Amino acid sequence: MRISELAREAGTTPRALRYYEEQGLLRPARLASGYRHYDPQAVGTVRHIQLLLSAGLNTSAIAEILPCIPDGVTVLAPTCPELLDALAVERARITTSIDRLAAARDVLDRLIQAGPAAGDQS
Amino acid sequence: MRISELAREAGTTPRALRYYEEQGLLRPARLASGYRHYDPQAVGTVRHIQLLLSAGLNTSAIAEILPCIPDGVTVLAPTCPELLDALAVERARITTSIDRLAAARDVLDRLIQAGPAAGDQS
DNA sequence: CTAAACCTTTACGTTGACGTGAAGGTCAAG
DNA sequence: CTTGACCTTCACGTCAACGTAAAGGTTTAG
Repeated sequence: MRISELAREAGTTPRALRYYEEQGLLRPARLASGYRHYDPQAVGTVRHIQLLLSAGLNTSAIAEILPCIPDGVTVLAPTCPELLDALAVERARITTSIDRLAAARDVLDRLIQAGPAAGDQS
Repeated sequence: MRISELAREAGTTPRALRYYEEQGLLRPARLASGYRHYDPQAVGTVRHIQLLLSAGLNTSAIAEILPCIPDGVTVLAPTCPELLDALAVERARITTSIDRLAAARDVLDRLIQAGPAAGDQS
């Protein structure tokens, strides 16, 4: 598939896909015309990239992880133990982040709770 | 208290506190010398600011919320219903964000699971 | 054949929450 | 009275993941 089609399928833009390639996250084949050619597995890969990006991982961290998900679905064992350490660090960061988000949501909930009660006639 | 002390208490920097003021989040008094003077309640306020910032709210959104937490602890009912709508929107954003983080953490967990099992002798 | 709709590379622009000097006042201790 | 540790206001720098525009090649439908 071509770049625009992959972008549609994965819910992103051609520019983002070129950026991912520049960062070493994707390695599309090239047609004689110079056009990039992606196989269908790339859809899952791109979705993983977006998910991990939205979780706060940067492209270099994702670049280390992606080889362990070669077809966008299967999960292989990480090669080096250093990667495992890095994974643990990122996992901890995510957990901390979730806790903070939950705490912030609690603050908003208290405000929302206090809100509609104003002038409550019941 | 002065700006450096507040920064220490709240775990941030003087620069950040000046930035918060610039964005209308803090309104410290001024001494004759021109020095900023913060009351102790500011510690709680700053902590709230940091929490909401880390949850992805921007300074203008926080500026609308802060008046409902005047002393850094008490929670008042929001004045206008538009603010309540905005709060609901932010709350939804946070929940979505939490879900994505949890999904990303699951991916990492699967990798970590697959990792130590390699060469497992048990 | 030609025009639309793709694609390519190159390269500068954007965003928000600060970091990091620079140049200069203020204040307590010795 | 001076030195060091504060403080002040500019004002430019940073960072990552793209957005956006420019200048040009490719492909395909009519």
